[in-house]
Amino acid sequence: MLLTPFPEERLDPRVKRTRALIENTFNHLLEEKGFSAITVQDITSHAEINRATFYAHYADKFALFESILRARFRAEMDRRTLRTCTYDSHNLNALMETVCDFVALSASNCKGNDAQFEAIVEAQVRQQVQAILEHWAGQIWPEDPSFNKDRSTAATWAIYGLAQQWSQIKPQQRQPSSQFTKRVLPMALALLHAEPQTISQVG
Amino acid sequence: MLLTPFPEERLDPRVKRTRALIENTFNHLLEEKGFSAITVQDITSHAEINRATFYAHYADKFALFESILRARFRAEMDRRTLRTCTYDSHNLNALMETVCDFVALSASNCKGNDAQFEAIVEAQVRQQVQAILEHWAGQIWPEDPSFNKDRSTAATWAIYGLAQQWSQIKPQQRQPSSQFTKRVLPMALALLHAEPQTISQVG
DNA sequence: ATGCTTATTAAACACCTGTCGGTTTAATCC
DNA sequence: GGATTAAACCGACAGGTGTTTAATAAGCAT
Repeated sequence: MLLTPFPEERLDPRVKRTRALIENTFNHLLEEKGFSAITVQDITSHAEINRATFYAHYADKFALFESILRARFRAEMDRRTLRTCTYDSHNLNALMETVCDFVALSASNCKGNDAQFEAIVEAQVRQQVQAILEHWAGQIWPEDPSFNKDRSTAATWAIYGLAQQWSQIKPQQRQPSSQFTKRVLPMALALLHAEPQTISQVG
Repeated sequence: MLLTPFPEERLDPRVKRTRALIENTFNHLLEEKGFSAITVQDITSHAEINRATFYAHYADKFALFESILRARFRAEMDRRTLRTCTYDSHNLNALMETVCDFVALSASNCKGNDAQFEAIVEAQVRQQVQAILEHWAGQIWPEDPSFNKDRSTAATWAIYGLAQQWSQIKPQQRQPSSQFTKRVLPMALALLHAEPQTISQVG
């Protein structure tokens, strides 16, 4: 299984309550003041939770945000693909659109263009995309796994970079993500299907 | 001029001294304990500088590190290319090798795989590479500047991603950067020379 | 219901951050 | 060389961090 959305462990209801409280408060504060302005103090006082309790669940506010992003992105991919773990051109298209929309949505929640914030979003999304593309590359090229890593890495970074660039254009001025994806998807495709020598050398 | 290596402003010798003291101490501490373990306290006490003086020169330790990285990378590119601002296949090769070696060297200074550290290196290097590739794309495709942005963005991210992936292989197990670059450079080339429609569609 | 376990709380801890007002010291300009 | 400008120092500040200890309370068995 590629993605394990819900471990669905039976958790102590206190733990469930506390985590939900923390995450909801965090999401609320994120829209209100942006990531860098949020302190653990903020979260715990608004959630009416002891500060030590926060640290019993998350190492710091970064770990909290990462966990939230991971869950959000997985849910979004599951919503947009039939079977995320099966490669076909429709799913690759869906992947890229998902990344575009996800990054754009995140950026809109980000007051003051916070570099920390963007780095965390990037790292999490890239990690998810890389896992999916490595899986897909294994289906396309069942042999020569070493170059599969290069293919999926190049495709992952190119896709994320393009999505991020697109997301930074003002919403009124940019074309919809579906159209943008259609325009640049050939690049990702070329990378995912690339062979070391067969790409034409251009001087 | 693409890169402005040395503004060579005439600086107050005190400023020069203080900045050199801070940067040298930082570099020393970086090798010793890694980025995340360094505090501004550390830097100023080892440099025998008042803490307030630090903040007169850099907003925080992140800004300091960014400034050091920027200077280092530019110096390295200038060392490895004849004219950085002119595109040819040799310079593209040199660019990729530079990124590989630069990231690998940085990573070796990174105790305990610090995510913050890596994010800063990535952001700085990507920014430099993007500027160079946009410039080069403008030379290759003097018309249709809008797709030039897509080309250079995709190439930048793919190059950085590949370099970063390579740099994380143990030095004994990976091939030298020159060989790795030779192997994956076609991918970067394809992106930089891509046209929206002409890349073959694969199902 | 009664114990056992585990989450949450409360209060304190040492430490770091970024900033400020006032002083001292070094560079620069005539 | 003496006046002027600006960098560097000093001490203090209000805040936040992450950790610890002991006490309390909630969940979960038998």
